[in-house]
Amino acid sequence: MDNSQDESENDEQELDESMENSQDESESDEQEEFLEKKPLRPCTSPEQSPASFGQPLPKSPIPLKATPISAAFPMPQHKGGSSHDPLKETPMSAAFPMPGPKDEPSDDPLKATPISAAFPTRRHKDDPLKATPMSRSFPITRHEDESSDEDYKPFSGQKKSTPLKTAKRTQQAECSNAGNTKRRSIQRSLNRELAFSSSLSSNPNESVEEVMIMFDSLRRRILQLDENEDAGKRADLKAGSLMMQNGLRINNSKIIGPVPGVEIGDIFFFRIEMCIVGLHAPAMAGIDHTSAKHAGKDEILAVSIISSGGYENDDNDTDILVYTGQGGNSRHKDKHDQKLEGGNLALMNSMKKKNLIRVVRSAQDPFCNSSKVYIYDGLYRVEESWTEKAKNGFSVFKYKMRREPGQRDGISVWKMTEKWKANPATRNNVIRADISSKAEKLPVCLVNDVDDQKGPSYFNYVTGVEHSGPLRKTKPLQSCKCPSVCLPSDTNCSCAQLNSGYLPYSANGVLVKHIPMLYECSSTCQCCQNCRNRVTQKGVNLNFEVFWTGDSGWGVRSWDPIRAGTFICEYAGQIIDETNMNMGDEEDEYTFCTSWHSDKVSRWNLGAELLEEKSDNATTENLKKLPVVISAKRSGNVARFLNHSCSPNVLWQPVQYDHGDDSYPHIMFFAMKHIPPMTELTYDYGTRGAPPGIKGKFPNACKLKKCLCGKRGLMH
DNA sequence: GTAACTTCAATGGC
DNA sequence: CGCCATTGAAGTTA
Repeated sequence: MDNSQDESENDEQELDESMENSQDESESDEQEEFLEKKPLRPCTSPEQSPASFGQPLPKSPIPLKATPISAAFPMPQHKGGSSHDPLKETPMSAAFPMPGPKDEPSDDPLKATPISAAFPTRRHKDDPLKATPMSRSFPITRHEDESSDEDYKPFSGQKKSTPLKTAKRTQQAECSNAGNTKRRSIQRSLNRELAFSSSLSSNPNESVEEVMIMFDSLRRRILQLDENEDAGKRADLKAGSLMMQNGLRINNSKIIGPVPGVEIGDIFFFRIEMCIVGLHAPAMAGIDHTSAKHAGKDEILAVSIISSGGYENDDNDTDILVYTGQGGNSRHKDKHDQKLEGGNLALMNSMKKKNLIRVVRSAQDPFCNSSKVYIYDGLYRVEESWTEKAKNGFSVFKYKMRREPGQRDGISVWKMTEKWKANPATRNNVIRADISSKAEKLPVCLVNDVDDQKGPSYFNYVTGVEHSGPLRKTKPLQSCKCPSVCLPSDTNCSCAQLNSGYLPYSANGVLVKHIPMLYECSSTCQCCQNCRNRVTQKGVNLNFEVFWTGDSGWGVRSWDPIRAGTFICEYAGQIIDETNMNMGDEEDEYTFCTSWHSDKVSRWNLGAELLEEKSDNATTENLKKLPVVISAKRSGNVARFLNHSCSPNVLWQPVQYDHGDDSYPHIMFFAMKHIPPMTELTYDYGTRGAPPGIKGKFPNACKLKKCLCGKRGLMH
């Protein structure tokens, strides 16, 4: 792929001044909730420095009306000449305090902070231990983290001082499984202290990733918690609201041009996700624009649009989009002609001013008929506009938009993969159509777009693990008595009980949380094969290709968009005992051994944990190194081609379903985040970053392949 | 097909 | 004008 010119040639980049919500506020919902929170992340983790997650926006308790956001996000693409940009003299809404979630009494207290309203904002002041956000009680320290990414120690003492009442809390939580769910769903709120102290990275890419991961973690967990009650709807909105109310969002101002940390081709599964990363603010409206309040109506400019798909021209010209204006089509009111106001007016103004507008296109989610995927397709400008009669007889605005040249591929990658999926023969540069020789349900294509390298050396394609010796049956196989399928409401399901009381997958099959050991239903369970607790045992469901990366050997990517939590594949191969390895069986680039999980993996659950009433220490913290070692040298599957990255998009999860020896679980890979089609799949081989003492016997065993870090984006 | 829901900007009252 | 509470507009999701 041609590499995208960075967005540096976009003119008119303009950042508003940051609107500031001083992070504090009356988040006091439930004082005692605070007290009982336990820090969920070990403060001592060597790689996790809270300061490195310093929240970019709310740095100071003082409202930063005058601080340009560019200070927080230095933008290289900001052109010098833009100081004459009219936008600069016409401050947009964001420069002024908006009804932010923070100092905002109007924030409906009932929504998330039921008790807070009863207390004046600063009541914690006299008692810093009472869960006062660091930013408030220690403004100076807080300030420090603006400049330093390393100095986090000042916080750790404070953070540690909170688990005062953990015991009581846990107790309380334990009995809450069935009966208290109602209460929980009403009073749900984040553990704010943690939310604050683990705030976001100053690196835009990382903070976008962080917010996205936290959102979906929250969302999956809320879905899981709410599933057996009536409230089990719209977990996306609930998770989104929590994020918003806690200031866990970024690029919180109207930005014209690229949004830091969001790249062309990035995919989203909910509107609210685009809102919390600042790509497109309105929860519903398709046109996002600057505010008229201070600039005047004639000055409002469109900053981004979402094309829901109905009106796209469907020829192959992915550079042109004909977009329909908004309004006039309400289901609740009489239909009428669209008016030249709001978003429609903004687009019209943008046509005159020729400013860049972000375009998000949508597509059908191939794995879920009822939902959409949103693809950020980069910057466009409005070229023409006209009105025409819609089918219902009323007139609508039309805007012809042209994609700015020189950007990396966006929707065109999507269209390409769709074509390949429909007919794999249309894929060029194929070396072998299916290296699995039909062992997988879907063909695994071998391709080389780079040079004439002909393929990896021979191996036997297998879809599972082969045990070289007998397993110790340390416990009986799980066997639940659920009729038909296991359901979250069935508290008697013994498989759910093994997974700390919950079914580990959502109804659509995504992993809710990373857990030390996941028990799927087994052959002795009475439930059927359609039971949702049988995900990985049913095998791979993605259209993979093994491709030549050029300088990092062979890699794996998918033609499908992959939602966070989706099962990717097993690490197949021959199981070797650790002891065998000592004797001669050399570990090589095709050896998998369990290792310390990267910090990113332990953060994967963070949203779910911040949510929780329960200090769930059955998380990554107690993961032990397992003796299982798998060699995929002679036989294996696509997993043997997964490369390492320090910024991985895949994690591994031990899963049990066919035997009782927990030392030798299946190693199953899941998506850590939403992965656009044609993005290389990588996981963190671990080990190297592990604290001393837990490296195990083979400190380098898993580090034999090259690190891809820093070379993000072969295709994407 | 319909109900339930969100954010944000604008507006009106004080 | 500032502050606030309220309202209307926008469409998505299950």
